[in-house]
Amino acid sequence: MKQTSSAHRHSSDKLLFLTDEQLRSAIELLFFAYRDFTGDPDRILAERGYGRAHHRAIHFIKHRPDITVAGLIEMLGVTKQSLNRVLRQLIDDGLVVQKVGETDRRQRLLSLSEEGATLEAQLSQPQRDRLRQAYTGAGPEAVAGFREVLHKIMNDGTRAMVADKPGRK
Amino acid sequence: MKQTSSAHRHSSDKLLFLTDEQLRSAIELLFFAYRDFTGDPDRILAERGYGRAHHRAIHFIKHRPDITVAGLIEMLGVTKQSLNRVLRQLIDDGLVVQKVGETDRRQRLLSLSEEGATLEAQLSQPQRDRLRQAYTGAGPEAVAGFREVLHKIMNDGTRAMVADKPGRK
DNA sequence: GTGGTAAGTCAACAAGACTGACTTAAAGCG
DNA sequence: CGCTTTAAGTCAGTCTTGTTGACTTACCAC
Repeated sequence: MKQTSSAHRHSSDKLLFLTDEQLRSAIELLFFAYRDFTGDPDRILAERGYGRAHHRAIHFIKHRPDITVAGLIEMLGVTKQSLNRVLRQLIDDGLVVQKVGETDRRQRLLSLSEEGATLEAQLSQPQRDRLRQAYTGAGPEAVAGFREVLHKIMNDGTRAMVADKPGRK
Repeated sequence: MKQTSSAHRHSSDKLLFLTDEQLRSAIELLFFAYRDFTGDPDRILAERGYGRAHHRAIHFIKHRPDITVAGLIEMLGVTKQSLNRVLRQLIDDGLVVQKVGETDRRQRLLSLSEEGATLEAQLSQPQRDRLRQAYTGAGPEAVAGFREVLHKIMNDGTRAMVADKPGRK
């Protein structure tokens, strides 16, 4: 039922190597890698009483300064009420600052305070270290493949949200 | 253009592409890809009143039949109490069956009932479809890179948990 | 000036994680 | 044989993060 154990199938047969085994191990690969990847910042966040939701908000505000609340909601894929609780804390704690929109004064443009930027750096550092190590060990070709497959796993609508300069396809 | 000796690029070009930009976009790539990847099964689960935790349990029980409760707890990285609630439901609903261990009768060996296997197939199908499409579009070299980088992102201790036949490093 | 939009809030609820304490049954060991 | 440890299961309480639904305030646009 599930054999097709391609011992040394060569790289060019695109169909044969898509065994159930291969596909299933990819599911686990994503699960474990994602879990470990988020584990380090989770620990730092827990010390300050924050959770992963805070990290996500901080990340996107950092890298898309002056994003609107609606924009952030769309990026994160959560409801206004869900974001609000987290955002409220970050604003009250002085990590995120709001600015009234220039062209549309209903908007609240979000950015990090200096303190917020400090926390962002602390949170992303273990992730950047982890990626740098993985990238360096795997080499440029592998990295290109990694990025390309992740791109293709996403929904079409999501793809545009990644801040990414695709050097090639 | 593409020589297969990707493993021996050395430090010169390895440093250049590890910009903050590259590393940051990888963080987002993982976030968005993981979110979309789990989105399809999440919708199916919601219809039956289950959540992602049920899916994870079902996945590992499917692919590691006769796993013990302690084994499953270790794979998932959750506490006994957290797993118990989910497992209790699955057993009560007849999707998971328990069997007393042969060598150690304290153990409860877990496996899927026929109905459980049916649900597992329904849940993993959209994920397999998604992966098959991404893999086919990206090509074998990209897939190898994807897998290698994910492997290297994981903690050392985690790596052994992936049911994976690494064709190469 | 009316209708729609951006943001914010209140309330209630659920999933899924946690800690801590405790029981039961079986294994392992001296 | 007893004592201790281990595997599983449970009860109770807490926390984070998500959800719906209803509603307000301020502002934009026609």
